[in-house]
Amino acid sequence: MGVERVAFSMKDQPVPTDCCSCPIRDRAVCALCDGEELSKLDAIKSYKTYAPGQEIVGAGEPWPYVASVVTGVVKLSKTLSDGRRQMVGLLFASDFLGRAANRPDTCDAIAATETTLCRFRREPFEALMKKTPHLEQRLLQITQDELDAARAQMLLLGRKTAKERVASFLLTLLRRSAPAAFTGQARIATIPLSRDDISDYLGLTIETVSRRMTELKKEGLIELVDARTFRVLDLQALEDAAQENYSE
Amino acid sequence: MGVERVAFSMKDQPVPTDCCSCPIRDRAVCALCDGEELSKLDAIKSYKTYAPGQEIVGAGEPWPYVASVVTGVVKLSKTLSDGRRQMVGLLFASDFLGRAANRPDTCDAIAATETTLCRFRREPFEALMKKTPHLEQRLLQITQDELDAARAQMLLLGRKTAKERVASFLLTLLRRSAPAAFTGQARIATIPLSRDDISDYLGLTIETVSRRMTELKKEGLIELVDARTFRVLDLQALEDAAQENYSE
DNA sequence: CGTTCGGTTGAGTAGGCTCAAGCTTAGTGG
DNA sequence: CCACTAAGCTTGAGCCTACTCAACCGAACG
Repeated sequence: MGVERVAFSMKDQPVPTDCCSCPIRDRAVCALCDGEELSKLDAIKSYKTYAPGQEIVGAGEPWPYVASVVTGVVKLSKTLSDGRRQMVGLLFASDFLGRAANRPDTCDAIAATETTLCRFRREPFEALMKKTPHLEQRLLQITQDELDAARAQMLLLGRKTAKERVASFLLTLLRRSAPAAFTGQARIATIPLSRDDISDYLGLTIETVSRRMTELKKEGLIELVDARTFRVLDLQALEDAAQENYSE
Repeated sequence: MGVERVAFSMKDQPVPTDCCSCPIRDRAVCALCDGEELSKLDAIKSYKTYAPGQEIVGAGEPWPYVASVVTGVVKLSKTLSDGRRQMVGLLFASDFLGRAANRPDTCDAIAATETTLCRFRREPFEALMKKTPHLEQRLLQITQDELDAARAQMLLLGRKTAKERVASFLLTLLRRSAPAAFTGQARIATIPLSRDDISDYLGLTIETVSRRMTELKKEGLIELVDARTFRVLDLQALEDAAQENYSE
């Protein structure tokens, strides 16, 4: 898995990025901020890169930051005392990590891929938020979007079959990690999660994920380039299989 | 079902409540507002009472309001094209209904019990929110709390057994609809939902809900006063059965 | 060449679903 | 006052989907 490279990327050194050239400038929590507000944020921010599998913050632990995901994918999961796990959120570039309120989150946050965060120290961030409606407005939008996503996932977890869940997951990936591919011809995307992670996300076991993935392949809806890359061959059929054709 | 009484309560006449004597004044979206802000809200608000089972707003429909639940319980549910339903939220007194952004919600909102809403016209509410940080702050807190609740429910739907789901549900009711009963001696609460609604909420069938409820009764954890009222006989055992003992 | 890890495939099991019948309660009308 | 009905709930029997346990495969690595 390239331990050497991983160790290197874990170094806690600032990534040379300023806000103007930031890839998530238009969508992150700072999206509505003007130049002056940005410079105040700049004063309390720091970048940090995490290796795949590295814990960002554990459930219930205090964390003196909030953060935007700049690149990479972050898993949010909950665990029962006997070890059963359920992923309750999957954060992509521009998504926000951490509660503004001081209440500790009851989720683990773990980097799924190599991930760079733009972290803000919590206390000054909260103080700044009170004085900066732009910041609060955008955070409210982001939180509402996450609530929508959580509710869509509740429908999946409560009512969809294994095959529908896997198909839905692939569509989510296509939309979120490669928006261009969704409408374009390519319709190819990488899966930023292991089978283990996928089963945590979908409320299934790795065996069931594997079986249903193979089934979608055999039916000609998708092609598995390798275990971590897929191409959609029949988008309409995949949407049907996912029960995500909101035509009616 | 008392159709006569229902028809009466459905009349669209203002409930004689002013903000000062409002039962949810300290927790609703207006909780942080001062007197002047309240009077601005007062100018755009109207009360409306819904009968049990009455639709407040359908999935995807536009709704020219946002609202606080004053009394009663509101179900938020999603439906697949073949009829499978999943409840994705259960709103009690002081909870907030409707997105501040104009994006239509993809959930039905249906009154579970007789419910009174304090509605604000959407457009002036949004305008007011931009000028009133108190409003936006409180709405952010409320939205984050709902996101937490949604994530807890995702763990339930993805990983808990039927018995654990039912036990968790009863504990939620105890906490949310009768907070006093949770710590006090009574530990008795009414169930504001039919078995059908409960099964929608827990991602189960009504038969499974009924069976597991009976099981909890036979094991002496709860007593069913009637189908809509229960008393907790062994709180510790119920928390264990729900896998909600966060001791470790 | 052996080991390990992530993924796939196979056989058998079990928990929740389906279909069906029975029970309880409230409301209705003779 | 007592059938009769209807709706909500409970109970029972059998089935099916996803889980468990186990073996196997292939690539990466030492």
